[in-house]
Amino acid sequence: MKLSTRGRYGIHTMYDLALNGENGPQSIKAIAERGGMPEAYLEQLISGLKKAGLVTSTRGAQGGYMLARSADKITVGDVLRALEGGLSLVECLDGEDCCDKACACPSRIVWQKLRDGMTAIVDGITLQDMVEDYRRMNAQEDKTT
Amino acid sequence: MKLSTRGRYGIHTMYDLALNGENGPQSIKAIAERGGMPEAYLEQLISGLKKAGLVTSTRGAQGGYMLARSADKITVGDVLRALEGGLSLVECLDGEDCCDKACACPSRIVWQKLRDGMTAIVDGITLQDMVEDYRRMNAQEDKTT
DNA sequence: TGCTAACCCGAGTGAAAAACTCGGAATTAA
DNA sequence: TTAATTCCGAGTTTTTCACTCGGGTTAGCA
Repeated sequence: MKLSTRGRYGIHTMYDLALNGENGPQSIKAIAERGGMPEAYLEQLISGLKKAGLVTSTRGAQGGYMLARSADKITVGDVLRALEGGLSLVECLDGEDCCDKACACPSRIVWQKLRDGMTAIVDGITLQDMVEDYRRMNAQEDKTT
Repeated sequence: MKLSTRGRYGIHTMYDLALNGENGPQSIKAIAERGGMPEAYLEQLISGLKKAGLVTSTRGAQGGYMLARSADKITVGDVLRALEGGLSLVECLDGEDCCDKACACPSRIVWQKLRDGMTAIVDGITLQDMVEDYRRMNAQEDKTT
């Protein structure tokens, strides 16, 4: 039950865009370098973010990516859903075909509660929140040291 | 970000024991058959549940497994932790070694919130709850049909 | 105009993890 | 004593993940 790199890289990328987006479109190369992520792979992931309508791109030289809307209008949930393919921990909640095996329906209730809880959490955190949380954390540290 | 079969089979198995445990120890064969799970594989998983102290076993003919304590004292979280190896969605929350890459710390806060939320949910559901929820569901259906 | 920096896209690959099997030893009720 | 059952470690197969590669398109800029 671990998050794949898709989710992690994705969040990191979006966070990067939230920070650096003011300075014009950011190239894959720049994002990958800052985040220590493999360039060619990141390209794939960003393509997913674009399909989901979370980022926009401008092609050609000096091109790159920017957030499709302001950072306080994009939630962590948006990003994870785009890259991880849904937040439910079991298949049988995605489609409507209930399974015949071990996932028979007493467990189903459990998975539903989990999914709903997780959804509420990640949809309650925007990129903007992340930026502010982090700033606050650093401010805290500056005081104590 | 899907649950592995370990978690699913595990929950199903424990639920089975909560239901059928009154009739003496349940053999792997019986549990596997009822749940449509591969017998040899289930053996492995139950061994994990035993190590975690969630079930007890009696060997020899007529042997099998029973819950180690009453169903209202075992949570879904206990089972998932035993079989999935922790509930955190990223490595860097398990050990103390913060990563150097894409999981740099702005994201960390997000994963912590998620883990804590998930933990609260699964620790709030006991096997007893599952049994009762399911009974209630069936009762509901009987009325409407 | 042409060069180069970038996005775009689909297919391919290697390693690792997940899911499951197998064989044999130890235990115990009947 | 036999058959049912747990116990245990090692092996195998399948699937997914993480990532690469090559070639195409677009557009700024000299």
